Amino acid sequence: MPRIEELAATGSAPGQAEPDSVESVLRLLRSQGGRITTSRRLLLRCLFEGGAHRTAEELAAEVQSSAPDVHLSTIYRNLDELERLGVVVHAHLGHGPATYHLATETHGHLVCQSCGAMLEAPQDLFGALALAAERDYGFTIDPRHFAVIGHCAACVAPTRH
Amino acid sequence: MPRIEELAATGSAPGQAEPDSVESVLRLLRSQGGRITTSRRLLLRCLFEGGAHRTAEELAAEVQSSAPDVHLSTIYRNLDELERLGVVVHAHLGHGPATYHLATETHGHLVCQSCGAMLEAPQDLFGALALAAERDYGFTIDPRHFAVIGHCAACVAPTRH
DNA sequence: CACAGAAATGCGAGCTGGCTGCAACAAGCA
DNA sequence: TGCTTGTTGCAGCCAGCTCGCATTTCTGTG
Repeated sequence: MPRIEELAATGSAPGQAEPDSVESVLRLLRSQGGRITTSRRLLLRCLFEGGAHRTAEELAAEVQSSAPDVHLSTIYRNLDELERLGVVVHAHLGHGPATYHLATETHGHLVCQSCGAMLEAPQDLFGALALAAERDYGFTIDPRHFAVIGHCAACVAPTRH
Repeated sequence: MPRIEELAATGSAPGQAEPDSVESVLRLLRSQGGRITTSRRLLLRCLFEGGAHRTAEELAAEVQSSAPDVHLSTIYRNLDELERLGVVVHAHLGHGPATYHLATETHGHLVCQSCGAMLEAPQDLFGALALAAERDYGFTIDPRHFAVIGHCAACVAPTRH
């Protein structure tokens, strides 16, 4: 699979420890006893290159365009592993499949339940809620995991749902 | 099924239009072309009597303790119908099944992703977020549909996920 | 009270999203 | 080069939910 070399060639400067590039994540993975494989490199490549909010199935399709033999279950297992390492997080933006993105993308999501539109919201939109939850309940929120459902400007509250 | 009569006997004063009792919801249902059936009455009974946050499966089990033949798919269909009427809403409190409760219960949910503890939060905890989302995005939030994930006081942020 | 038309139900099959056990394979060290 | 052990492909499984269809039940009408 010559494509791997091609992909690896664009890895950024060596020596970094933060998981901010494909190669640095691979190093992190290896430092934990993991191994560097084709499917992992390709998956990370997709995650670093493409946008956020892609489902496991979409990521699998992308990976498979380079390496058709990579199985969906491998994608799931690798996403799990990357999540354990803190490199990737998944979010639920609605009733469908989960979406995955790099943990460095820290925005939350507003999803319109009428038209399905999705807005990315900077994490500080949730600042007041975070403070109130902490103050009233000692609860530290992670506003990224589940989308906040509602109605976008265009569909403003036609029903209660 | 004599039990129906028994259940019907506790229906509250006649003539009300708001769906605030089993019988008033049944009237609403019938005014929309729906029909009053045993399973619907029992299901509503469970919803009005028991606490919130019950799954379709749990509600089915309760209904089946009175009427063993009521099928799970009937529960789902009736919950859908009640949701269309605005009587019931469902919420996702985690990765498991959805939970159903009366639309009159307006609290949101804080779920700890370490220990799974669930806190009910009054809707006004989300007041600031609601204002900010409206102001910045013209987005009207419904904070009840998806739980806000995080870490409760006891589990305070031992890991990132 | 019986009847007809329509709505609801029971049942089983099917679907989506995701996970698992296992044998074969391959990464990386010696 | 060979060994150890992590990883993969595959197939099958599981939960949660939905659907099609024949049968039953509700309810207004005659």
